[in-house]
Amino acid sequence: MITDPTQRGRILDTFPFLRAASADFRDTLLDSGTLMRLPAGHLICQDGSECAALPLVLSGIGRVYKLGENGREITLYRVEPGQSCVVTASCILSGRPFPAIAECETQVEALVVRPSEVRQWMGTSTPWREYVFGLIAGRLQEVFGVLDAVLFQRLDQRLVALLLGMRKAAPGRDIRMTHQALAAELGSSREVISRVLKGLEGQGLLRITRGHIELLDIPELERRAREG
Amino acid sequence: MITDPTQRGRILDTFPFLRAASADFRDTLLDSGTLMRLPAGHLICQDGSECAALPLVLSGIGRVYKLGENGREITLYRVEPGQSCVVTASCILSGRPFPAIAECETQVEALVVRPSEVRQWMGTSTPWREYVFGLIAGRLQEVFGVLDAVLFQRLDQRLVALLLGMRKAAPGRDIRMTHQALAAELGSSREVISRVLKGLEGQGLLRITRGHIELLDIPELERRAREG
DNA sequence: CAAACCTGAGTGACAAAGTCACTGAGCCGA
DNA sequence: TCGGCTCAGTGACTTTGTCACTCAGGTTTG
Repeated sequence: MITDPTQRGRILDTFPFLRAASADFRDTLLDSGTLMRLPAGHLICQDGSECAALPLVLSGIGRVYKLGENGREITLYRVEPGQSCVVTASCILSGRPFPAIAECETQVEALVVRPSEVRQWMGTSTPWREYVFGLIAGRLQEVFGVLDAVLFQRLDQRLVALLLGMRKAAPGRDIRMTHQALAAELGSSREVISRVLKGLEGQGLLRITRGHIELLDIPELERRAREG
Repeated sequence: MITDPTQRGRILDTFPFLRAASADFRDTLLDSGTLMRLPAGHLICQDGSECAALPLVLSGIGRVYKLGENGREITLYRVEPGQSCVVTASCILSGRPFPAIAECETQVEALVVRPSEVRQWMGTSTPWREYVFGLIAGRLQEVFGVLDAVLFQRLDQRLVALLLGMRKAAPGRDIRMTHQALAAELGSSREVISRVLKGLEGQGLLRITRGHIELLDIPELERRAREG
C-alpha cells in the first residue's frame, strides 16, 4: 500500500501507462503493491525457480543473464526504471520456471505486485495489458538479437559495438570495466576478451590500462562495428 | 467465416481452450477467422517485416529460424497443430517487426485471424488470454534453451541429443536427414556436422550412409547426450 | 546406354574462439 | 614492506567455423 503522495506521484511519472489507465486501476495498483528496496547483488529470480512476484522498477538497474556450468555467463538484457522483467511476468502467468537469472546490478527500488493481481489486471485494464505486451515484445527482440550476435557475428565486432554503446551511456573516452565484466556481457571468456582488446590496441584504436579502456580512434571503431 | 460443422468440430478439437471459452467467443472466432491452406516452403513471416495476421495451426508444421548473412541458420522452435507463432502475436500486439523467419515446413492448414481481433480478444476472453500467454512463455523457454545450448554445450552432445530426439519422434534406428539439415537445426555448418558424425561412426556408435544415419549403440549415445 | 548434372558428403588448410594452467602486475591493508 | 587480492597476459592445446576443393551416388536426357 503506497500512501505518501510524493511516492505516488513518482510512480505515476515512472510508469506513464498508469496515466492512461482508469483512476480505479491506478488506485488498485498503488494499494495492492509494496515498495521494496533491494540491495545490489540481490537475486530476484534464480534459474529454474518459480517467480513469486513481479517487480516494477522505479530506480536502479536489474540484469538478466544466463550462466553456464563452466562459469561463463551472458547478459540477455537489463531492466531499467519504468520497466519490469516480463519474462518473470510470463512465467507467473503460465506457472513455468524462470529460464535465466535476474539480479540487481545496482540498488533497486521496485513496486512489487503479486502474481494473482498481475493475472487479474490483464483482463481488467487495457493500458496494463498493452504495457506488459510492449515489454514482452521488446524483450523477445533483445533476446533474439543476442542469439543472432552470438551465432553470426564476430567477437571483435561485438566487443567494439559494446564499447561504443557504453561510451554513449557514459560519455567520455574512458570506459571503466574489467575484461571479465566485458566477457560476461558478451558470453565470452576473459582471456579471449584480453586477446581481442590487445589486438585492437596493437592497431592503435584504443589503450588498455588496469580496470579501464581508453578509446582513441572512435571513427575507425565505429566503422569496424558496422562493417567488420 | 467457418460454416461447415465438421470443420468447426475439428477446430474445437485442435484448440481445446475454445471449449473453456464462452459460446459467444467461439462463434466470434469461427466467424471472423479464415481457413487457409499454405504450401510447404511458404514464408509466413520474414525477418524484419510486419506481421499481417496470426495463423492458428490446424495441421502441418511451421518452423521458426534465424538466418545469418553467411547462410548459416538455426531452428528456434516448431509450431505444431493447436499452437500458433506467438512471436507473431507479440509483434502484432506491439507493432514491432518480426525478429526471425517463419516458414511452413510441411503443408499447413491454419485458421487465420486479423491483428485487430487478436488484440481485442485479449481483453474480452480469459481463455484466449491464457492460451496466448501459455504459448509465449513456452516459446521464451525454448528460445532461452537454444541460447543456452549454443553458448554452453558442445556440438557433439547437441548433435547426439538431436538424433535421439528425432528417433523418439519417428521410431526406428534409421534417421533420414542430410548433414546440411542437421546443421540448420543446430546453427552449425555441414562440414562440422560431417566431421562430428564421422567421429561418432569411428567409435562404432552409428553408421552413416548417403541421406541417412543408423543409430547403433543407443544406450551409449544417451549417456553422451547426458554427461558429455 | 552413357554423358551431363545435381545433390550430398569428405578433406585439408587455415582462422576464430574457448580452455587450462600458469605468470606477472598493480594495489591495498596489516 | 610483506602478504594477499584482483586484474591482466601468455602459450599450448581443443573445438568450431570457413573456404576451396574433390568425390560419390543418383537422375535426367541426348
